[in-house]
Amino acid sequence: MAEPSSYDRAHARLTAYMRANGLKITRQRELILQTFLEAQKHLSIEELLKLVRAQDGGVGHATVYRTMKLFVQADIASERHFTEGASLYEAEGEGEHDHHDHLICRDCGRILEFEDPEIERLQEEVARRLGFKLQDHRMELFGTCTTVDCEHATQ
Amino acid sequence: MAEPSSYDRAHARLTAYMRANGLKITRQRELILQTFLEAQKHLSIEELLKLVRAQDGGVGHATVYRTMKLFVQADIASERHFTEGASLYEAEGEGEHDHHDHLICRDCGRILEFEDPEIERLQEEVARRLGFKLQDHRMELFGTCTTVDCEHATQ
DNA sequence: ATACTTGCAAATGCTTTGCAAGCAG
DNA sequence: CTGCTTGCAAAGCATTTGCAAGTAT
Repeated sequence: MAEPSSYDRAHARLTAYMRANGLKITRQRELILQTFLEAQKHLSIEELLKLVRAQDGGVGHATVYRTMKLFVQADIASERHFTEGASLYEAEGEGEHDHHDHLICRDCGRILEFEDPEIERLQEEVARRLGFKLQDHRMELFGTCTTVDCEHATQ
Repeated sequence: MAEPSSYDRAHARLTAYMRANGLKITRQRELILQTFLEAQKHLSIEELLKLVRAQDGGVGHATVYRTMKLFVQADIASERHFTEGASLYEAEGEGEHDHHDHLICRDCGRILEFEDPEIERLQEEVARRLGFKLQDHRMELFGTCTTVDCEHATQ
């Protein structure tokens, strides 16, 4: 059996969400979905808009804003706020256990993802100790990466 | 020997910073410092402005914005972005080891601070494993607190 | 056909900045 | 006195929204 591509999966998720909520699949939404997934990195609305307009110059920025909010609702994307200013969007993975945190290079902007079950366990423990019922968390590590092309990469 | 109050300490820090940078101590800056420290909680510019204006109705909002940025530079306050929208400012503590993270109640808005050396150690380890030199981090836990007055508190 | 969507422009919310008048050192 | 500060208003950003025209179902 053929493996569904990440586009196929996301598209299926979108279709289901649309159907369930009486929404429509439009040319713009298809284009934005495809462009977003192809980029395979964290994108700001501005960057995404530029890529989308390379295919269809008539797309308005409000449409990209609205569509990305929709993708977040449909669990196709998630919104991140690593720095002040513009939000970044990243593609959502599969299962229940796709939670991850981020490591961000202050020199070159590279963003790495990681998971650490031991840290998560300790977070639960801290929350319990302080009388909280933990729902979720946000953790970002900032530093500098030592890759050869650091300083040169745009992201 | 008498214990210096947190106001005294902060004021000394401010004076030193001012002198070192050729800046001036004004009536507004004194008032904002005192008001900020007395509140003893995370404050938005808007909340702080309201408190300040209760003492001196003529203070402009730009002054509060500018002054809080100054306090951050002088290491008297730090700026946090727990949610989208307005930033919150919190008073900075003493020594080198006053780093802490936050636990935020989604029901009542309460903000608790905590430190966990073990988590910090694991963060260092993750960074090293991924080839990063860690500078700092941000970690916020979100959940619900089980205090009796939760849901009723404004913060 | 119906009602959701789009693109535009205008509005929003938070924050910053230009400027003339005021004040600290 | 010098030049840092203030308050006001206007500008700046990222994002949202109202609306008339367009389009998916």
